[in-house]
Amino acid sequence: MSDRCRIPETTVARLPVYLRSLLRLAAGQERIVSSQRLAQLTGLHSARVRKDLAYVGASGTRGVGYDVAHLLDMTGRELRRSQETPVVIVGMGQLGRALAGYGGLGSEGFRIAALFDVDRAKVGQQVGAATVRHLDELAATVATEDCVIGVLATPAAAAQSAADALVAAGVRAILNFAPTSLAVGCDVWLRDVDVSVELQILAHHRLPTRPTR
Amino acid sequence: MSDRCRIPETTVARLPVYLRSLLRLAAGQERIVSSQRLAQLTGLHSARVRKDLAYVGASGTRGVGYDVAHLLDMTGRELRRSQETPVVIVGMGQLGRALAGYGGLGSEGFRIAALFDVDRAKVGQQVGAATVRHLDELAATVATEDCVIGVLATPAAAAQSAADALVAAGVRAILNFAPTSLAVGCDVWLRDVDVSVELQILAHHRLPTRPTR
DNA sequence: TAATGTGAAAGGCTTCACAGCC
DNA sequence: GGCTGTGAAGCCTTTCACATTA
Repeated sequence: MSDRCRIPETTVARLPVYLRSLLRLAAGQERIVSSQRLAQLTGLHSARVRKDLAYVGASGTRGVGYDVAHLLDMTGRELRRSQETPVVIVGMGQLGRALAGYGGLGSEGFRIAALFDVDRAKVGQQVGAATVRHLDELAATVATEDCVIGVLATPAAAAQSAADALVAAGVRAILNFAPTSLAVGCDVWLRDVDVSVELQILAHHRLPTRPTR
Repeated sequence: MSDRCRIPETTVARLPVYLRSLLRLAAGQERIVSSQRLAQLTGLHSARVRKDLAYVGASGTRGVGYDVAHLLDMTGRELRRSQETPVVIVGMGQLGRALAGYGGLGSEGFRIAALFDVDRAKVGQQVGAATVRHLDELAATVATEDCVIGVLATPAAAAQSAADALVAAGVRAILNFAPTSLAVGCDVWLRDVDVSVELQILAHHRLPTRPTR
């Protein structure tokens, strides 16, 4: 399939999941994998796997399967995995600190370039490998480090203005952990992660409720 | 719309988002809201909002809008908000501790019923308002507290067996923070949250990459 | 007049099914 | 025989557009 065609967002969202499984296969010395097996590992349908892999330009061998290293190369390339991606985190509450200290990011090709908060009491503190700076320094840092991704971990009330600051500074993608819906321009990619929202969705699926009292 | 009809999963996933906006409107003393305004607050289309609200049995007044308190009642009911939902967390690493200490859950109708880990060194530690117990006690606790939701915050390698333990104990819904794809029966609801996955998705959207080297 | 409620159209995603190839 | 690659069918979701009603 041509490199020129646009990859659907649904496919993009599954690529990191394939990548995870592929890394495990590679770690287990498995060199060949079928769409069937990859489907089983990821909980998807095998036809879906084949279509997704075609989108990233990967090709397999009929009757055999796909080369694991080749798939790692193609999916990793699509996810810009070869270049280290600098990330800034805004909001140094409990969640922000946990994210700043999360070791998983480094191994996945991300680097925490800087941490920010508006609370002067927190500015200067060391969290993980970085020092907390004041939000006023955001624009300068984003420019210097060429950050395109910002993580929002502020309280809900501060999230929109922090998002605006990130966008004004040049960030083009925001991962929002604040429990609020953000308004951003359509040229900014936004993804939301909210633990309460996830739990509420699951709570809806509780078995038919016993009568309340 | 009849109570009997099944609400699509996509609609269920948006209900918590409406709920958030409705709580803010109510806090601001706004008693009436149009689908247009709710759409603006949530970043959705107004027709979508009206269809979703119809699914939960809410009704508005033509020419006027919806009653905020009524919407809060209907969406909250659908999300089982009136009953406190006990939740257990498995895995007391950095993320598990952050989740255990996250105050937002209590205000949303959830209660952390118990914390678990397999590491004997962590068992007995106090984290937030709860004491860490050994995973062996999971089944007994889930039964006693009638927990239907489990949160997984273990390392990837331990996640599947922990998930199996949760399901065996009677948990019917799992929120998985471990960076791995879990296999669970189709009678168990599963949602995944992975920071690395989210960042990788955003990384894909970086502007056309400058040539590498 | 202003906004709901909802069929119908449009668009997108998933699954099927099978030709093609190793 | 087995697995990829992909058109076609089916399903689901979103959006449009407008009749309807306070």
